[in-house]
Amino acid sequence: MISSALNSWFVANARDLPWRRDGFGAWGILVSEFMLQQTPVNRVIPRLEEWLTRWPTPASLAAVPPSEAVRAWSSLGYPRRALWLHAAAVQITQLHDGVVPSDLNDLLALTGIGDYTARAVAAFAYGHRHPVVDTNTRRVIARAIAGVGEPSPPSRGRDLDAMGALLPQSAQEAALFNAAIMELGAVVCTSRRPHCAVCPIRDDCAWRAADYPEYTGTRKTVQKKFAGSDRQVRGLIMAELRSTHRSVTDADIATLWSDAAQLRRALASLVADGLAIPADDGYTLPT
DNA sequence: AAACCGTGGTT
DNA sequence: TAACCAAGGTT
Repeated sequence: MISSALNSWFVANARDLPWRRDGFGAWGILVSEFMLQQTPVNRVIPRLEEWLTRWPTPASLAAVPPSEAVRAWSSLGYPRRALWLHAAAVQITQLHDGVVPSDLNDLLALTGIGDYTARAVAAFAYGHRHPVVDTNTRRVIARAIAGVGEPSPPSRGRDLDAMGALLPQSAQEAALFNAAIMELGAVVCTSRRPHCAVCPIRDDCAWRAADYPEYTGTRKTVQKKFAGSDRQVRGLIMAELRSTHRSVTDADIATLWSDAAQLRRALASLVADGLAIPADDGYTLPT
């Protein structure tokens, strides 16, 4: 029973993270989950605390223009998430009386919330019994249960079934286990150099039992190079937009990157995303 | 459903 | 140093 072993280990070894504090609240947990989508814990914590001090409720965020959310997002990356979080706050305010919903389908209907985030909020904020599957969970299951070094590409049904099969019956133990297996993947059963010597389930690990076979399945698609990419150029334009409260002119933008065609392409995609708004004299953040 | 979307620390 | 990787979501 890896769930009881992992839960005991987690109770004794969990990192002291803000969203694990007593009474952190559903809104704080929702904000943290948005920020943690592909951004490391250590970079999230300071932005999260600023954010919640300034906007302690969904309604307080919904009351300001999206530009303020994008600015406060700072350099967390993927600024569309700031826009989506603001949109979710508006939806929560208008559709749910300002209360973060606890129902999976209600959560999934919010902008920027997918399977992982909906389940994380329902489980961690409300204690509901749902399998929660993130990249850490998938890696631990691949190793400890399936005996392979890496998870195969994500498959919603398979992943939820695999986690569901391990989930304790009681909602409280289940919520703890969802967090515990993620934590194990984050700090012990890491992607590159797993710390098997200190793993609380090493004696139950199928990968270790098979003497750590090399992964032979489908590799996940490699991330495209960032340097010189459209993503880099978008990032430069966004930093410029965030840096001022007046509009950014074409001349300003031209100084950011030498390839004019790529600059145009990046700017057009930001406009399409609603992150840059054409104005008389240039571009602004969405107000 | 594969590709796209930021940023910065680690190896 | 270049590649890898990070509590995903959307199209």
